[in-house]
This record gives sequence, C-alpha cells and structure tokens, in this order.
Amino acid sequence: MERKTRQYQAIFEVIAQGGRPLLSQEILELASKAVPQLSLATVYRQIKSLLEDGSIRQVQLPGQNPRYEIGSHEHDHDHGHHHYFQCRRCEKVFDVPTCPGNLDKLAPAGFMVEDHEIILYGRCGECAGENVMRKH
Amino acid sequence: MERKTRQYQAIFEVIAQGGRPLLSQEILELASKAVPQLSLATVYRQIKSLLEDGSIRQVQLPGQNPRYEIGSHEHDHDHGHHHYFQCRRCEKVFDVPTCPGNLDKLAPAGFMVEDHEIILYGRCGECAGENVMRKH
DNA sequence: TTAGTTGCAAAAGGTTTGCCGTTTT
DNA sequence: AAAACGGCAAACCTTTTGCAACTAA
Repeated sequence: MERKTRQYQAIFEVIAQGGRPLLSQEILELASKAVPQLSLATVYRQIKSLLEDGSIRQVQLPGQNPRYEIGSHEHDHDHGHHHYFQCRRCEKVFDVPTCPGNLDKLAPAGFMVEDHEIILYGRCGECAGENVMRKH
Repeated sequence: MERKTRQYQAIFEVIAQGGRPLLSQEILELASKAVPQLSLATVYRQIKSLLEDGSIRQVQLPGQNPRYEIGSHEHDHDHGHHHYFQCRRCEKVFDVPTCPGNLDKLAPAGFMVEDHEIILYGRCGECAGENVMRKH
C-alpha cells in the first residue's frame, strides 16, 4: 500500500489512537465514522500491509480473534517485548509494560527456552468495582 | 454421549495416551487407525462431550487451533493449573508443571489480577540439538 | 493516464449442525 | 424397538482473494 487513501488514513488513525489492541471488527466500526462505505476486506488489506512494514503489531490471545495495536518502534524501546492483560468483564485488552524476566527454569530439563508470552486476566481499573452481571 | 462406541473409545484412548495436547486433526488421524471410517464431525462431537464432563481439557495457544489433552482431575492435584511449552521446530506442545506463582504486581495500578497464562517457546529435548532447517 | 486501491461477492480453513441411516442397549 | 450415535454435506465465522470499478498521483 503506497497511496494515502482516506481508508488508509482512517484505519491507521483508529489503531494509533486506540490506546489498546483492537479487533478488526472494532477497527471497521471506528474507522467507518470517517469513511462510512469502508469494507472489512479493506480493513484486512490495510492491516496486512501495516503489519508488513512494522507500523502495527498483531496481538493474539488464546482462543480469540487477533487484535492490532500501534507497532513497537513507534513508541517502544526494548524490541517491544511486553505482555497483556484482559479484563474479564469488558473484555478489553491492555498492554502490561513490565516483564518478570527469565522463565527458563520452568521448562523441563533438556528444553531450551527462547521466548515466552504472559497473559493476565482479571478486572481492569474501570471494571474493578463493578458488579459481575452488569455490562456497561 | 453415554454409549461406549468404538469411535468414543478410539478417540478417548488417543487423547489419553497422547502425552501432550493434540490437534483435532491429529486425533482424527491417530484414532482412524482403530476406526478407519471415523469422521472429523464425530471427533468434534466427542471432544465436545469429553470437555463437558471434564475428561479432557482444551489447550489454546495464541493464534493456533485448539489442542486437547487428558483432563485435570485425571492426574493433577492443583486444579490443573499449569503452563505450556511449544517447540519452534517440531511445533509440538508440552505441559510445564511448574508455575512462577503470583504475577499480580505486573498489572497496572487499579487492575485486579485473577489468573494468568504463560507460554514458553523454544526447542524441545528432541529438537534442541537439531539444525533449524531440517524437519524430522 | 494508469497503476494502486476499493467494494462486493465468492472462496478458504476450521468448527458446528441438520438430517437420516446405523448401532448400542 | 427405542434412543443414542455416526457419517455426510451444508452452514458458520473469520480471514483471504478475484475482479471490475474507482481514484490518487
């Protein structure tokens, strides 16, 4: 993607301003405010090219559809290594900047650990005081 | 599912003897040795009922198809809480029995951590000495 | 002008389901 | 024989792709 179309600008803007990883559906809905006729196919195509040039990164939680957030070199320093927190009430995903460090000792003997992923689950700041049953 | 059909026995046996979480495709292939005409639909239906009665558990790694392994109460003690290791060469997934414990402090202030998941990536015992390029 | 983009609809890949014939009890 | 189960094909859901129309440069 080399042209700065309205679709491109709307999609990139939404991800950049999102503040947290967004689902492709969310990106479509938010970017549609700026470009009403926007199609999901275009969202996916822009996501693909933004991923390829490193502008955004894909965030995968187990058993869930992929989310996208602004890429590492845009505002990170340590190769972008960090983790995620998902709120069990509002289901939003948030970045967790810290990392406990080496987890090599967890693996069985003879296994060589090269990397790890950590996902925390619980209640985000907004939902921590709220009742379980309500939504919004 | 309340009847002990050949399909049921073959599928359960494969998961129980697998030693590691298996993909539904792998379950189909392995169980087909015992029941050649076995269909994927049956594998999924048995998986569903085995999950419901707790005989097996679902293992989800980010961005990958679900795997299944023998259920917690079958041979665990601590509610089955444990983690996983995936080999980047052979792509098999292995259980990691240990857990670093509380990761509450990683989350942003105001967030309430209830649970966590950890996935390690690297080389399994068999693949640790092997060359990156080869497969098998 | 014209090559890159978009929208639409169809295709793909994995999982689920409806239907109906088969098997277990 | 009745109820449960299995196989096949169609349905689903999310993501990808072919193609003709559109648009940025």
